[in-house]
Amino acid sequence: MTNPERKVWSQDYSEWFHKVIAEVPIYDTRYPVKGTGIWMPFGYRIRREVLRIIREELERTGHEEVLFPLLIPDYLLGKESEHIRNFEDEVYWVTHGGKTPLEVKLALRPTSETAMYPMFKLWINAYSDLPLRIFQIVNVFRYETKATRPMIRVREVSTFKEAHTAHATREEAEEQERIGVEVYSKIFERLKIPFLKTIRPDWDKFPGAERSVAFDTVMPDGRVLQIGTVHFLGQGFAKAFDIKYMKSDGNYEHVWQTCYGISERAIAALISVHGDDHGLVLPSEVAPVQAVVIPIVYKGREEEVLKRCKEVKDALESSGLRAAIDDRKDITPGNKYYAWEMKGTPVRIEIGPRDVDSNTAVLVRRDTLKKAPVKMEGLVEEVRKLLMQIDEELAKRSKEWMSSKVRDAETIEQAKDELDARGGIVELNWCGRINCGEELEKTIDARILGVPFDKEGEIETPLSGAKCAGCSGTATKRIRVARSY
RNA sequence: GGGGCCGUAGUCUAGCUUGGACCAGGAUGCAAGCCUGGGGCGCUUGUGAUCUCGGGUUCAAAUCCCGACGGCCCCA
Repeated sequence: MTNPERKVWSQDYSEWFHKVIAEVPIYDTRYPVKGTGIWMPFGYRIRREVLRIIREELERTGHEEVLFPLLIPDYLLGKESEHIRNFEDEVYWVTHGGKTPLEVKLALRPTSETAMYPMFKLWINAYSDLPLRIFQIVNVFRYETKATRPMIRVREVSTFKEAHTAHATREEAEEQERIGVEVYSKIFERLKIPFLKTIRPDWDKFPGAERSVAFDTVMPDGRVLQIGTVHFLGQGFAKAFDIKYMKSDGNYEHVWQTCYGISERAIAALISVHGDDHGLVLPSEVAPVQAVVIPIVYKGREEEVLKRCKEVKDALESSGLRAAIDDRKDITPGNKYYAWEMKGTPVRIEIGPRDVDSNTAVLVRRDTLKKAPVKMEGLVEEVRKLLMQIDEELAKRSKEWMSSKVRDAETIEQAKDELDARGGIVELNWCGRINCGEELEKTIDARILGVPFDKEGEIETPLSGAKCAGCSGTATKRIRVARSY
């Protein structure tokens, strides 16, 4: 069998996603609190590998992991006015200790700026305390009023990686912003998730930030999912929380800050971007099982086949690969194929009496389902080679998929037609006026994602002589428009 | 913020409009056995639902009404 279809995957993505997370199983949505879910063992292992990558890339670039409390007193949460204005309608409050009303209400963190920055004030005194780079991986709570969706819009974000940095100068903080963007790029590249970096428009920035750079990917149904953000905070929070350091001349200055976050949405994207109608397809780095051995057992030859399978599994493991053997007796091989394909296992190794006789095994790759016989000698090397090929193919395939979903448009009618037909992201010229932007969003029935952040170090793309697709005025920016989650 | 749809075994679903012959039918799953075994085989038997919860109408409620909780959609 070859060429697994992507029919359900693309035509009924929502159903596909629910089915996959339930059947693998990855995430159980049946817990009776709206917008929450349970990470099941196999899903948890995927999550753990993803977090390993995130930790590696952050630690490699000088970020240290910490852990802050879940509870934030109301007077801290309200300190930065713009920040609180945007969050106050979706905060969960702890108002009682037992039956006693609390004098100070406590919020379940919707994000941790207001928990961390009072401590930054205590930790940062002098130039020598900077830069400060920390991160934590925690759960955060947001009382979402829109319909929730497993992993994509939840009330308890169970996997929220937030990094926070403080610097002596604007330049250093801006440099950190670039580093944050690079770190995230590296993380998504390792996950083989294609993305576009976009500077969000002013009205869609992180509350309290000067600038927000977002990572967006395109889901199978053509809708855009934001999978990560990097924020340049300027001195807004530093002033609100009075975070100052003493300069060499003895004067004090407020620090310059950045923060950036990734949530389990990245895992939702990982699952969605690579999958097909047989279920998950995982890059080798995050696959809980990288190669599974399936014995093809015939009566009278069970033992020699199983023995060979065991040898292969041991050889794979001792070379550092995550391997498993499926020696369940009560189900047929075909059944096992489907089960391990659903789990996204990159390589399957079939070994039956024929293979024992000829000293071979059959390798099957998950992405294409193509089978190939290999000799026992050098089998481990062949598996490794195949894993690399699969990873390359996944990166290539997902990138091509994404590029096919990003197109140019001259007019808003054209933009609307493109989004109606294929979804994805449309780029067009814009004058930069907010009124025009609102009108444009309404007409196209889509969101302005913002301006590209794709060219090295370039913050906005200036235009000359071009016309705004919305009002025909002079265009000043190239913007991306999409229907998003 | 406004409007709408939905909730039946682990999962998907029939039944609801027109209340009664439904102590709720099917598929899938799960368990046992036989048969098989290089792509979900087949057969037999078994298992599993106080019809989301609470209240109301009625001689009678899965079915009608109200509320809560949960799931989903559309508009702003």
